[in-house]
Amino acid sequence: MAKPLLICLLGPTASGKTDLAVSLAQALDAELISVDSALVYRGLDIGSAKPDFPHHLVDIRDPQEVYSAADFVGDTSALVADITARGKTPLLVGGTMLYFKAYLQGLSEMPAADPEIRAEIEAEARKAGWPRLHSELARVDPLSAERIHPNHSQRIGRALEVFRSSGVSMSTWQQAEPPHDLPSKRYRVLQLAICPQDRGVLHERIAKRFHQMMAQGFLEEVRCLYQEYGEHRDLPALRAVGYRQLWQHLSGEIQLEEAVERGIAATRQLAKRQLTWLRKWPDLQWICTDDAGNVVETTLSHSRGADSLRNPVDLVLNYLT
RNA sequence: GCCCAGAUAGCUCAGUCGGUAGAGCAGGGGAUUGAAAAUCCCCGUGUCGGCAGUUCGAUUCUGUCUCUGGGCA
Repeated sequence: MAKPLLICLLGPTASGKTDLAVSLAQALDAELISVDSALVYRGLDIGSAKPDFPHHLVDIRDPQEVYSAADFVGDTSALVADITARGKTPLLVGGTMLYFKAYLQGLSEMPAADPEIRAEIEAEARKAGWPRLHSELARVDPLSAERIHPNHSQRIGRALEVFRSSGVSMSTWQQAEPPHDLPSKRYRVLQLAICPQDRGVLHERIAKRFHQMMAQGFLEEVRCLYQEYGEHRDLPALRAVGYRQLWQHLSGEIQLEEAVERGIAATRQLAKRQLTWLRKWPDLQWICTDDAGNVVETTLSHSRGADSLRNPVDLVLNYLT
């Protein structure tokens, strides 16, 4: 029996992923799984461009709760098995590339985050500085230390955390085989990327969408979060692009106009980082679009002439049938 | 109209006691294994407003013009 189809749709923020995914889901009777670290949070709606169409893994956490790549891999594995068992096609769509990578390429078994050890390491870093902790890491886990820059707080902290909580270095954990089968073993995986060909077009879409969000009440949404969680500045959900800048405005640090400008810039920077992942992504089929959202270039092979397949939806459906 | 202060990177500005200049932000590239919309690394030639003068040499000094603030009429 042929392996069931599993579609992944990746792309930078504001690239038109969601529209394409919803159309494909309707045409293929597929179920959508969101691959997005911000959409998991309840209360982050306008600023996260939360879709109206149902997606799995949306609104599954409160803003002060953490959600990790490992949580995502577990949740998604179970969902994909369930969806295919019901005879439907899973379609993973989103812009959190680490989640995609963790799911598609596997995550090594190793201890989960430990808030106490993490706090302890952060306290040490405040006193001695991260380079000092980096040299400590070099003693217990030279391989990881070599890969991690001495200023890279998060990754040094995580590597030390893994060693302190298990007594085994992170690089040792990573050398073991991933504990579960990779999706490519059970499914026929199609990986699609969509993005405007011209960076300037993406930048325009980002600015336009941010202003639309403001018109839809983004500031009010952040004000609600601010009123409810104003005390904790370390709210996981508050790291999200746009939310952080509007929060700074509400706490009196910056003018609204500046918050909007910074929010748009932060979104552009996010898109740039997402594209850095995609440029070296293996087995990726590209759908490049113009400013009207039409396909201008693609690596997807199709039977009819490219002229008749300007619409990304038609292009993908043509490829699949 | 007169007086004063400015005019330097896409933006905000620093600086050059005369030897053609550098920060922050923006932008570009890269990294990425339980925080990832996070976090971290690398990348700075631009008629130094125009023209003329002094000088071996002017973005820097002088004159003049233009523009932008502010003040006085």
